[in-house]
Amino acid sequence: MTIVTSDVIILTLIDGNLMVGLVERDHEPFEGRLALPGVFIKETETAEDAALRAAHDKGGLKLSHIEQLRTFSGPDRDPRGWSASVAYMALIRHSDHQSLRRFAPHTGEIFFVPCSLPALRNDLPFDHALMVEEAVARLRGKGAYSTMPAAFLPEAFTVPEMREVYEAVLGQRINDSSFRKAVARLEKDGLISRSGSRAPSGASKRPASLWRINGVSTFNEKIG
Amino acid sequence: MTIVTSDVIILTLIDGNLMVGLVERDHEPFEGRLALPGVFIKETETAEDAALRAAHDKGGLKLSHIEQLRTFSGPDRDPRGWSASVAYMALIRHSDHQSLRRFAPHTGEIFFVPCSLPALRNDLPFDHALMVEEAVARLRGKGAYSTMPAAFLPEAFTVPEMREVYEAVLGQRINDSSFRKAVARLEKDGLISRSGSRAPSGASKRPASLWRINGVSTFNEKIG
DNA sequence: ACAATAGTGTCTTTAAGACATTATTCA
DNA sequence: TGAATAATGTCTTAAAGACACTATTGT
Repeated sequence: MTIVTSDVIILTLIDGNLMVGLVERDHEPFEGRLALPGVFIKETETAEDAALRAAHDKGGLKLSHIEQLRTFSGPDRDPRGWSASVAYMALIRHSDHQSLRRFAPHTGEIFFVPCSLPALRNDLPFDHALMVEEAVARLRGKGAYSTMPAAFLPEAFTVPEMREVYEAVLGQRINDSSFRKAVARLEKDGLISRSGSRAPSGASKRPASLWRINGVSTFNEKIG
Repeated sequence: MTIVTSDVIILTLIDGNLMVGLVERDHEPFEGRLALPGVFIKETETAEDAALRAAHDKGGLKLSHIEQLRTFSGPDRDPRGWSASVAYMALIRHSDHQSLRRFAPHTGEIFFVPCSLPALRNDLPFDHALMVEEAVARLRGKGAYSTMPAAFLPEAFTVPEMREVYEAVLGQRINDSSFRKAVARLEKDGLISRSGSRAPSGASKRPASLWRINGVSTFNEKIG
């Protein structure tokens, strides 16, 4: 028996913590356990189609952009026999979570748990813990050299907000001055632009300028 | 019918030209045509095992390191029906080609053709042309930031030889002075080391110092 | 005025690129 | 000695990091 599935690692940032979306499995093996959303690939679709379907049907999320992570395969990863899973990763804004869910209110619920939770390592079925680990590693790897982490930001955002996201993704403090210089370079290159308006002074004091991203891109210089 | 295979993109550098290894297909579809070495994945092995087996059984090459590129899947890529191919890439020294082949002299022959050959685009079956394109893109992408291209170099090599390899991989001239500074940094970080001896003055004049790589690695600074 | 965060300017260090200069061999 | 390539040194520019300083709001 050959089993070919797509699993999707949906990452989001909640209060500076990197979270991964899990759903309750509705059939054996591991029925009732939390796992990455996944489906069997149909003979009429691509692995990517299947990953989008998994996110929609199991997690209730309508994803727009996903990226293939890698394929995990072998005779031992599924108790039913040889299997292959094409793993995809997606980044979503947590604020969009609610509105995205409205597209598919009939589906199961998706739970976001911290990627760093030690229990994940033991509690996730199959090799899902490894998948999460590799997805986070790729995000961190691309973090310093692309606007990829900006996928976590709302449409309009401030420089301090953007820096917080990068700090959370990279897991380290970023020099504020260097970061602003990088932002200035991004603006010069047309990768981001000022949004004109200003943010309501949230918790405290001076309001910050608003910015927006002009498409996800990779660049040469390190950001932060 | 579900078809799950592994294909391997074997790249090498011959006289400054990036080449890809092709073999003659021994069964339908596309029997007798040149294509990437590939096999059906057995129920006892992983996709990576299968890729190594493809390189050995079809191409006569005993590869040590391969890297997963990505999985290509869908109902339309194989005339027999839905299929998935887990694609792997490998870099070999052309000088090793002969000795590697001695391990499996009974197998079919592997032919190396230039990656840039326009005919590849039309002549390769399935989506193999796309696979080659993506493999070359990844090599170029990693080229400036890792010792990956050094896989094309012999055990001991000179700085000018190393620079030529990087120039061929990146497809552009590299500033000699900057490159040597990068080499000095690599030495300081223990990623490469002087080999003591000196190269026989090949075609002409002053001999160069020999160097060796201490494992493939990724680094922060741009090389070249 | 003061607190608090947003944002700018300056200095040092490091690396890339351009280019002149020196070093070592062969013919 | 001259030709040819290997290797080093110097100068400029740009970016990262550290840190002092100014700007703009609410209270």
